[in-house]
Amino acid sequence: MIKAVKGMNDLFGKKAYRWGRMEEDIKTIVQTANFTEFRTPIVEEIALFKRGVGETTDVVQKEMYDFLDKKGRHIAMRPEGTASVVRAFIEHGISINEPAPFKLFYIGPFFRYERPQKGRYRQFHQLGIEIFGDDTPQMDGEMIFTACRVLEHFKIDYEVHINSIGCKECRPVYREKLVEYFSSKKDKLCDDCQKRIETNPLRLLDCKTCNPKEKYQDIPVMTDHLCEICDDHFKKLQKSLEIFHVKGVIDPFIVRGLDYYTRTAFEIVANTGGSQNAVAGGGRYDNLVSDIGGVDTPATGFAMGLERLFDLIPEDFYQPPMISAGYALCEEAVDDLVHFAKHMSHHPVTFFADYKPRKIKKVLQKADRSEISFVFMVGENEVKNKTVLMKNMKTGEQKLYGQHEVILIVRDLMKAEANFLKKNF
RNA sequence: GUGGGUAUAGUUCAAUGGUAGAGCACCGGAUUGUGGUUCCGGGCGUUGUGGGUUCGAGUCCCAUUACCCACCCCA
Repeated sequence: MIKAVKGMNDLFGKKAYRWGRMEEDIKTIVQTANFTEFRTPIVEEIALFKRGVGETTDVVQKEMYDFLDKKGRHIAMRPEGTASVVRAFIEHGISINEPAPFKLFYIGPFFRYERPQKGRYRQFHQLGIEIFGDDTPQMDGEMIFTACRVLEHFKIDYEVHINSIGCKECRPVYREKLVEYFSSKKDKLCDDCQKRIETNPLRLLDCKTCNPKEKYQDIPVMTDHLCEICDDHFKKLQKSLEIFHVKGVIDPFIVRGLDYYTRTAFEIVANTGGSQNAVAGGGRYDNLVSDIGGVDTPATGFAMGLERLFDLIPEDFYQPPMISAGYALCEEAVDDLVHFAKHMSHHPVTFFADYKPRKIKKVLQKADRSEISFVFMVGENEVKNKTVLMKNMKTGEQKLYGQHEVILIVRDLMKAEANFLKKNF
């Protein structure tokens, strides 16, 4: 039997309904903050991710879903969104054509070739926002605040960790300090970290094997080594977060796994029940646009894992939709039901017809199990009198309408729906 | 890439090495047009796949694949 590809999931039924509602709510929230939707292709030249995400990162080195196309082009399924968006931003001259700041969001599937586990799949989904052309710390604050707004909407318990990882000027100085510090302790580090001293010493900080945070109290931290400009930026960011009422803790051990970050770096963790508890993460990337060949443009943004977010939303956060259905109680009623279905189709109510004639008992049993709210039935009597019988499955109330009184029916249904559907806005 | 666990009906699970079963779901019925309850009827599934041990394997051994959980890393 053919099954879904490893780490890729089907979505249907109630879960698909809740997922769709979740995406709608997310879009509404970010759109009210003037982020506009941005769609890029699922695949890109692999070179984009190598340059954008960083040649030495795990994402590029071992988690890329890549292949050669029929012309031998080396293509990769996007492992994250920022690189693609930056590519499009440059390609379409958006920095020249659009007034800054340019605020956008994307929502869609991403791919990483990893071993699946709870909260991590080979095809996963992210919400991302990016802001181009603004270097203010307050915009970083709004960016983080926007992530919080989404989580607040879904009543999620979370914690914001923020850090500054400096800029081109001060980070190399700090990096040297770190290398110096850990070189004396080299024999106490794990194999990976011994290599990291050479390749990416910052990553030593969040290694869970060596756990330097716990072992050594005197590790030099970036926040003590920021240059004047970065320090000022970081202080103003904290001030703005206070004003936004974002309860963040400063965590100098936040190091992002992607190479492009400068200054602001943050992560939001939540209690997922599993170990994959980082629900969102991001920061500032002032050098990425120019690194990929665009004009020097400051930028900031985050990505949020939708599978992880989804798992945090209570199952009853969304009420199921109100559905109405029509049934024929005898062969002679089928044509009348077809007419009725045709009339109902002109109105914005969820209605479907089941044309197979059934005994009334079966109809109600079926409707009950399908969680249908209103049942419309046409039988011998209804055909004779040109009527249709409506039954409210919740209250048991019944009402007889003329088959052409669809306007009246729809009005009653919509009235019921207003009480029935708990809107979250 | 590295560990650990699991694999039997659509689904959830049983079956001291000796003929593969149950609940739920699904379909039909219990005399006439009213649901959630009850009762009755309806199941041959290559026991994930391939080998091996044995008179005999769902059960023991080996391999393989898939899923789940964790590590690494990330959202």
